[in-house]
Amino acid sequence: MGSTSTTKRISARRHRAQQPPETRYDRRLSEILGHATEVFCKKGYEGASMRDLSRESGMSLAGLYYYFESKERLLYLIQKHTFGTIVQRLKSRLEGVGDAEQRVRIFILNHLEYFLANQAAMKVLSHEAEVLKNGFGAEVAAIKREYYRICVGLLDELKRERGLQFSTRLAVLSLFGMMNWIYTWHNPRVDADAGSMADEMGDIFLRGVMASKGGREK
Amino acid sequence: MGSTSTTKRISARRHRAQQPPETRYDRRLSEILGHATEVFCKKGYEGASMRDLSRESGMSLAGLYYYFESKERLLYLIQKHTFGTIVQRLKSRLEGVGDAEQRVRIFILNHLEYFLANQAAMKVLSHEAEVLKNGFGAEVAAIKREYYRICVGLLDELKRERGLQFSTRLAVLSLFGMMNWIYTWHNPRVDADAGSMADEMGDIFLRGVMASKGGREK
DNA sequence: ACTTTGTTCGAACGAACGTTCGAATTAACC
DNA sequence: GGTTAATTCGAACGTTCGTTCGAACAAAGT
Repeated sequence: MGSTSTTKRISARRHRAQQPPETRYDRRLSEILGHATEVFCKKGYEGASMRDLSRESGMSLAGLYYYFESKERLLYLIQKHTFGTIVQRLKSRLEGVGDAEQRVRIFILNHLEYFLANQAAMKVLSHEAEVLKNGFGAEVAAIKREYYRICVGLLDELKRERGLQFSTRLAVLSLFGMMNWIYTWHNPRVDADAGSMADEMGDIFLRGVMASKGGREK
Repeated sequence: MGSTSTTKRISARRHRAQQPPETRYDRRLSEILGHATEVFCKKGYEGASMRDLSRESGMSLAGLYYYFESKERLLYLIQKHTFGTIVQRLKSRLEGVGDAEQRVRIFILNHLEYFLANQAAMKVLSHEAEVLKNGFGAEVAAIKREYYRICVGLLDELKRERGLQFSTRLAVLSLFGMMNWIYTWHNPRVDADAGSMADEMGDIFLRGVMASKGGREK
């Protein structure tokens, strides 16, 4: 059980050089990915059947397999692209900003903006985080670890700069919880936009964490 | 399509009077519920098959249907019991405590203690919150709404007593996020016990929320 | 002992699952 | 227009799904 076979017909895969040529194949693939994201979001990965995906994307059941070799790889493509994009945007936004508090606020804003602009994809990323196995799972887990470590770095920076004392691990994971839980309750007709929510969550979290001068650690 | 039929053979249901007689039937049922909770936790509701549950609980596939009429009702029983218990414990712990901050801290401690002592059940409650439909879903949703409203009440109390200004809705849902996200990362060999975690999360959240004297609302 | 009721099971049901195959269709190039 | 390669599809594969049925076994009441 390796990565052999089924690559016969899929020799059409592009080797995206510097500028992606944006072929017909690539365009169609990301259309399908978009539809699949909606279905996974609504019914869950296990609950969504390949026939559901076929119906939603308007392509025949067999036709889908021209673009990916398995349902699992499809979820992998969605998660990898989503997570990769959010990390890449974060890095570019952090460039040139020195103030520690401001950098944490940028982290929160970047997360929430992308989360609310791509709710379906982010729910699939959060909610189906455990279903990918072996190679697929390991690759997504690596991006997640990088993202986590960036946030740890930002908070350690803040701690040192202001002489604070708190458990970085618990603070980071609490912050992720606040932000990622949104997919269970956010209603665009009731709740504010990403900017305001980032401000408010940033206030709660940062005031909470910065009011810990010299107190107990651990 | 309502709740007719399939109640022929299940006339064995007990009408739990004041003191539950704890019959053989009840005992066996909650054993099965326990095993099912573990399987749902590990593989997800959709990913777990009735044959998985049969294997884990040591009972034949057909035998399971003597205790519940469908897989969906099984999930309902788990969620209802778990959520009902946590609400009931919370109410009893809040009795006789007047200080607003202390009441919020009790809420957090109660949640985390139950969460860590019943991780599998709480993960099934959190992670499979959307799969129950119609009647089953509505009943669990009602308990959830009650639990949510209790927390809103506690925070409004705190706001009034200390003249604070923040969005109660966002604060409550952020707190739930911090707490419920735990099932994705908690490792008993690395992380502290429920008491310490409740203290730390309570510090972050309460300091954050209480540092908002007279500021902007909304 | 017999009857009754409660509990368990093997075997099967039809439906739905993910995936494959070979042929048909469409687009690209000469 | 004819040849080649890329794309799509209907039909089926074998497996697993949730659920049911009737018979078998165990316990309780007489």
